[in-house]
Amino acid sequence: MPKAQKKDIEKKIYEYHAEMCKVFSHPTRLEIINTLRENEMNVTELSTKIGIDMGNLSQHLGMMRDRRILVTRKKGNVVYYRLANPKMLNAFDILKEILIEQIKRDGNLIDALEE
Amino acid sequence: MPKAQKKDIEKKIYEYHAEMCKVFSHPTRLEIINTLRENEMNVTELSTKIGIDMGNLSQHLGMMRDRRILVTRKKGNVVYYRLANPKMLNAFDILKEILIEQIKRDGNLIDALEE
DNA sequence: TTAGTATTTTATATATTTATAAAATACTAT
DNA sequence: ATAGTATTTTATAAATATATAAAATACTAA
Repeated sequence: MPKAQKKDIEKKIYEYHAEMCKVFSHPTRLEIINTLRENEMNVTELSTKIGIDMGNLSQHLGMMRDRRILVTRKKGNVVYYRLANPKMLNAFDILKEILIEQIKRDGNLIDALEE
Repeated sequence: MPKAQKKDIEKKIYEYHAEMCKVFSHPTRLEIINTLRENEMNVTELSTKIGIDMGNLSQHLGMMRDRRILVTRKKGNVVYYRLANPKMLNAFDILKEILIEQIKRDGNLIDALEE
């Protein structure tokens, strides 16, 4: 394969990778992932548990489903969401660990982000 | 600790967690992380390697440093960047694996994202 | 000091993401 | 069919992120 083309593909992979990682870049979506850690849950339950209105929640769920991070099951008019791939929790947990270490080591992290 | 206060702290953690994960949500920043996988590199080298102008690169590097994802070492007027915590590569790699699996299993992922 | 190189910062216009509110769809039960 | 519940979609305004270009800073070497 020509070198230039290989580079294009690499760039495309970085784009899709980033697109997937956007799922992790919003607190509500992280809370959704963490809430679905072991059990599936329907939209109304999620809405109550997380404390967010259903319209907004449904937008977040929709973008997570588009990226194949969540999958659904429908029973009657109730839609149940669950994690598509539990491996994701490993990434979630590693990043959270790093964060907790940073906070412990360096309380100023919070200040650095809040300026 | 009162229940309400505990919930506030949890919410705060989700916010910082998301704030950190924003580092992963841009293709250039993923390329920076992957480029610094084993060696540190200075800004001019990174700029050439990734193919991005230095002003923009420096903005990305700055936000990554704010979040303690990268650390720097200065020698003369050259600034070398490296990963603050190699553990991050584990999260990076897990997420990339999930992405590659998805692409293999379901070529339509790309279509779903490109609409 | 002056000139030159490396990096960062700032200003700004554009693009993207988000929350909110309202409307639409999908299904169930009567 | 009608009413009721669950979920999704749409429109829109506000907030945030981004690329670009220009200016500022930091350091080196003559």
